[in-house]
Amino acid sequence: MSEVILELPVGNANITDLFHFSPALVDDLKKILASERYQGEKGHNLRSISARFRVVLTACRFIIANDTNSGPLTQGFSAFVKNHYALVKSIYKSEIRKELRNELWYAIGIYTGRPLLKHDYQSDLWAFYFKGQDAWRHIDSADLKAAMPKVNAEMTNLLSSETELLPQKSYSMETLHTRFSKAKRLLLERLAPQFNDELEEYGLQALSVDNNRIQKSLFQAIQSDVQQKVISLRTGTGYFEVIRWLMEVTGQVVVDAYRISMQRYQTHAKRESLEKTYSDSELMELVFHLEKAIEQAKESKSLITLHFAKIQLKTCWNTAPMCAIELSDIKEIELPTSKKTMVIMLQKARKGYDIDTYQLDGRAVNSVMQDLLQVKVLTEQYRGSKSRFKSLLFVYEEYGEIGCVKGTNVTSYINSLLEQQGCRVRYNSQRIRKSGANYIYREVAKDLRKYKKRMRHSYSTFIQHYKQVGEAGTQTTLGEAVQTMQSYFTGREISSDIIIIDKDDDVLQQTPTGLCASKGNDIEALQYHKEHRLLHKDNGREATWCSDYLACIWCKYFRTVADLDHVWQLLSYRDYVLADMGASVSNLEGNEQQTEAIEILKNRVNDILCQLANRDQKAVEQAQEMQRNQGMHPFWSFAISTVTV
DNA sequence: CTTGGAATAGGATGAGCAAC
DNA sequence: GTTGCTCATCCTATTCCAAG
Repeated sequence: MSEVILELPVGNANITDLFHFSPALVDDLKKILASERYQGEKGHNLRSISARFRVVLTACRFIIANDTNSGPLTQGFSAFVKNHYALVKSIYKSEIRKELRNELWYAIGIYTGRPLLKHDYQSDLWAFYFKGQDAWRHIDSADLKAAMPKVNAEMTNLLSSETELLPQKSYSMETLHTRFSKAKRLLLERLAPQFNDELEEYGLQALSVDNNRIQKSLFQAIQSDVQQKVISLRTGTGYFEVIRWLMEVTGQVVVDAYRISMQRYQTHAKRESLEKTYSDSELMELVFHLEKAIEQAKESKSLITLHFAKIQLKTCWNTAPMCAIELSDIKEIELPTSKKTMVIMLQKARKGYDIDTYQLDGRAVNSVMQDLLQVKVLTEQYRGSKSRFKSLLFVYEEYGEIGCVKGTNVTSYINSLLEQQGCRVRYNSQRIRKSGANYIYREVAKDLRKYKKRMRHSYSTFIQHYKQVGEAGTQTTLGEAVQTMQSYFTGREISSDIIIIDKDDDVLQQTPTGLCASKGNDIEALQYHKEHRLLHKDNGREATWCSDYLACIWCKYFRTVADLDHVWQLLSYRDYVLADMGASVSNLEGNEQQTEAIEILKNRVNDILCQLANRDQKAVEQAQEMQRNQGMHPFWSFAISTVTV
């Protein structure tokens, strides 16, 4: 009799014995071998994958030899799934080695066209289906069944009714999963030891029997544990919530007793949450290594994930909704400022799944917009029409397959990437302060680009140079102008006079806020040049006029005109430039002075506007109208257009 | 057999609302 | 404006398991 040989991607397999057992089985095996998985089409290693197919063959042989129920296998693979997976269940209980079994499960999944699910073969599993991720999660209730069979059956029924009614309820599968896992723990750890008899007699209704004796006792025990700090208050309130839900869905009355207070905890939590935010220097280190890692990233998975971290660091968006950003969530809209901008719509996984448009300050909008667009461009190539992730923003290619950034492991992955860079600060989205960290990001990233060659150096080398950069490069961008604000106030004469002239004077120097009467050789101009000698040397530019436009309004040479155009300039200065500066000041770590300076400037503009209004009310009104319709005065565009990172 | 990514258990959390 | 409380997940350390 001739031998039957199966050709694998690497090597052959003699399957004469299997062929003698059942030609139908061999046919099915051939079909499975032809599948993508076993042809290594997804970038799998061919040698490994061939070895894995041999494992399937071994598994079949083991079953034929050892399983008394293997008879139907002569009909082929369909025997595995017949009678509600009877054979699969039997194999699961058998002595078969795990490696064999797991590979066989894969093969069966390929044969049936859908993966074999845990609850298909393992008994006493509560199964939860998460539609968004197309994934199942399980809770093993075998231990509960052993302790309290009746209650376990009741809970199992409750799961099917709750699952069925879920679309009408205000909570999600995630919540249901949490509730069942907590309920199980309560039943097993707190009720089974003490009240086993009652529960087995009455089922869950036992909770309210005898004037709610068991329910009260349960509440009391949890309250006591919280007070003794055996469990945290959060855990305790979590348990309370689950008991209330359980009473509700089983048609019982909730007893309002043994409450636990939140107050003491909250003051503590508030203090702790402050301590838990990154300091500026920690953030700088993170950003440095993040940028460096992006620079060096070779694979799309790490690159896309690092961009994810970059955006999260800037915005402080939550991980889960960020993973769920779809291309269609990014909208381009027209703003009244006549500039196009973007709005990100994220479905927050909170009550009612409301759509939130995320609020970003003026500065962050621009730079985050750029980042999102960049990711969109980077991932364009992976959006083949086949992938079910094709509409998501954060997708990448791995082993020839399209994957998406997943909230469950993205943090640890980012951390491992940063650690490779030698970053000593752990990445943790919860430590980013509420407002996001865009301002730090800008500062560091900008200098990284300027000094790219330093990328090869260590963080400590960078930080030394970074300090020098901060001193030399003043005034090149608006954000840094904030720093010179203070020296401005001490370095020159401040005038409280507001001089308004009636007609535009073409002898005077034009500035974005108005006019300058300086001749270019007074102390104000000298002071400016002293401060910015380095800058001018770099630019190779010979400047005669003072260019400290942000400070104009305090200068004794400042002049403004009571007409539409000049008022518009002032309004723009107040509503765009100052607001922009305000947004870039970090509100921790001794930046109060900067905030104060901005506030003073803003008030100064308001004073000037008042005086202008006294002279020409109409001009002020028209200018306000102008700003509403056209946005910022074009003179200021130099300041705003430089802010994008 | 070793390694590293994925699943899970268990604890943590911030927003929002109502009563004061 | 403050306090008390609930809702609806979110985060992470540990365990599990697949790939090579």
